[in-house]
Amino acid sequence: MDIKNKSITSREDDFAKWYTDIVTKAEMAAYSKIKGSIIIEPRGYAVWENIQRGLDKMFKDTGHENVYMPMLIPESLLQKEANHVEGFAPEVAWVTKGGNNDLEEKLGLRPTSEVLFCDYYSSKIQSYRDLPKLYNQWCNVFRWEKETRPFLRGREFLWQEGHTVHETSKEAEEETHRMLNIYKTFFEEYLAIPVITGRKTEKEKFAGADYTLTVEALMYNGISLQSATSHYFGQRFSIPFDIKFLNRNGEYENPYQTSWGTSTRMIAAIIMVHGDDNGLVLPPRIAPTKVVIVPISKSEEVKNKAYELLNNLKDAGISTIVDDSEKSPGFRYAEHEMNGVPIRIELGPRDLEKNQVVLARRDTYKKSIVPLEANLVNEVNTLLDDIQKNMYETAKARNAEKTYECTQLDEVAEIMENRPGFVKAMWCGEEECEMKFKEIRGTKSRCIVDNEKPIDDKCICCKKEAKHLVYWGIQY
RNA sequence: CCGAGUAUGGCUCAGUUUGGUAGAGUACGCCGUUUGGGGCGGUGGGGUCGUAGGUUCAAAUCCUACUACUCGGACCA
Repeated sequence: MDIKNKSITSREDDFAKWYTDIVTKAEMAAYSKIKGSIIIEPRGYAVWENIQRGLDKMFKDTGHENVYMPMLIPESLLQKEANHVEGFAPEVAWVTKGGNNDLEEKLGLRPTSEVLFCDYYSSKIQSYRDLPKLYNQWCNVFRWEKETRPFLRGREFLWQEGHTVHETSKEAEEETHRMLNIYKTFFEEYLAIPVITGRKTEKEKFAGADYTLTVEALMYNGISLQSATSHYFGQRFSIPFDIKFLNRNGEYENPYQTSWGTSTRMIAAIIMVHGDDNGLVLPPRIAPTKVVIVPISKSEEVKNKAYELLNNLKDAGISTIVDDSEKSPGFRYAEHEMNGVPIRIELGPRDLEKNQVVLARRDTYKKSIVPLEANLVNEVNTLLDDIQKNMYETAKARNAEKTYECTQLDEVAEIMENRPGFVKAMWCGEEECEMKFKEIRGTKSRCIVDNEKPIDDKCICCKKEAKHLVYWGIQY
């Protein structure tokens, strides 16, 4: 199908430009006067709301409650956990004045809220009966990033952060894994984005964590994106923050904690995994508008039919709009394709004559004809499910193509140069060997995966005994 | 943060070399016509030339600083 494209750069020619073109042309976000703080426009925000709705339900179903913490953190509080400060200090923005007066203690804009939660928990938790605490908050955070791109890396962005406190390490570790799996499920079932999950290396883990579990996704261009993380803290925060409880043996003990989060970066992932040269492609399950009806004619008959179909679909809970604007049909097709609407229903005089409508799907551009006497709601629902599934399968097949098993370090250089993706390789666990990868176009360990079968018994780098199977890639 | 580039109407860009009264296409408004993949004709409105300084009789054009974006590199819990 020959589709004219006046507006956006091809993703093959210039992926970075293509990405920002979609963000702005599909009106997901606009630039603001503040570097790194974007204006999330209605379409982008509606996607975020659907993401929130989906995830929030999964959190609530597993016993979590939402809370809200302050945006400002006193400097002294931020400094309580050494590794944590070291990790975040370089990118904290500070409030130093109230009106015209200097503040006695400067206040950091939260880059993440561990210390706020910990401070709160220290005053709230006294007995094992107070545990577990399973809290989450939806909020914005600030990190003074040097390089920013809409949704992908901002100085201000929206996210959720879960912070839980448990009686035992076992319980806390189970929580860490439970939340990782919730993210995995959400990415695969709602966003149609296949992911790999595993553990970060010591070097890459969250500042202050015992260990970090991660959800990694591969973008269309083979660059990987850290899309969600789940951290096990052990007692690393509860000790310095003096959170303690009287345990079942009548002794004071520091509890075990976790934190987990994901952000508006998911929207970047949706764009970079599913988008094409005609714009955004939204997975049906999170698309704010699932169906657009385009009447091809201003005749009353066609128009009435369009609105009749609209009502049928809306009554069935399918978010639908009619676009009866003056634009030519081709213009309207292109516009809704840019915006990523999963299904377009074309309806013209010719269809009315034949007593049918045309369903065009966004993911493959294939059109199908549905007789008017058929159950349109069923047809649409079936098609939405199929699109959702197909988008996932397409992304999964591409990932498979871009995932390479390597046993020699020099193969990695060729791959990252010519056809970047995930390299699966064995690693001895030494940082020295981990660093060798960095010399190859900044390739980094993305995650350690324990549940796949080893591909070699020697480290790809030093040839000593291999301990871990690791996915390596170039990261955003 | 380092190197290179870009910034002119909503968007894409010409004009900058060689200083001399702001241009086009597209989009937008209105009228008409049309409608099965970004239609056609007419007409109208819209720009402190990224921001702030400087040089000059005169600056979109030359100089300086800053900001934003793009590419490459460094960094990225």
